[in-house]
Amino acid sequence: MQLATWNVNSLTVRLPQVLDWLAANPVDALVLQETKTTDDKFPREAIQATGYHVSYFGQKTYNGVALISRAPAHEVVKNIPDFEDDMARVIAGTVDGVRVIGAYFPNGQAPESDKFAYKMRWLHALHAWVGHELKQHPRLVLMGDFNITVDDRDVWDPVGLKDTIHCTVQEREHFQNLIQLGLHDAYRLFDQADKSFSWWDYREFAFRRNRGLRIDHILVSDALKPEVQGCTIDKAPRKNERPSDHAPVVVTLN
DNA sequence: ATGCCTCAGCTCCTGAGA
Repeated sequence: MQLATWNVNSLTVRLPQVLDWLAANPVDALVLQETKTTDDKFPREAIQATGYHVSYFGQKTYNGVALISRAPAHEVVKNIPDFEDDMARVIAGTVDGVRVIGAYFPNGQAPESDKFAYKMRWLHALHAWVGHELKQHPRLVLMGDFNITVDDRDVWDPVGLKDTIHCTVQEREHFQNLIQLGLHDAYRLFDQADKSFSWWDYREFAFRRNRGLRIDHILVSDALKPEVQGCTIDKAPRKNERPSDHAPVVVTLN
């Protein structure tokens, strides 16, 4: 079984690339972030025409998430229950007996900002909810654009970017709180090349110079950990003429 | 230099992303 996550930075722009990627990488489930489209404009038929099922939850201009799956998704949940939020950031569903949670974590903009305070509240609510989900669904994957670097290995310039957004102690503590629930960073279960990133700024030829961050993650539960065969970042779509700034991350389970 | 790209939108500038 293969599961993947990809922040597409507008599904309207990236739909052809998503369809191409799925044809070349026929994963069992793919979660998307930053679809940036309302549900009435979501390209449901184009995705279903490929044989995939899809659930989606979007809004105008910002955010928006989707869950594309080979098998139908059951018990679909949109956003964190009991957490008031006017942004579309979470979609969850059970696919082939695996609870798949796709999430677009808040950016946070800058420490001390209102958006950072919102990010902290959101992370707190996510933690409580994922803990509850894990009790009901031991076979669980939490994946998406976390907008958090786990440690300095995930940062192209850890000295220059120390304590800036995505690299703060508070964000990393929230990430570790998720790990403490019984989750594992699938990417780090394997030897990986130094300076492996999942996002590169559009500016300053950042991709070409490999000046990036690893902020897109796949966390697998204790029950799934023994089944993980590999986890990779697919940089190929980032080389497209008109790419998303993020690359897909893929986990393989047996 | 609160910029450099990219995207959306009450679109020819602005806000947001990360």
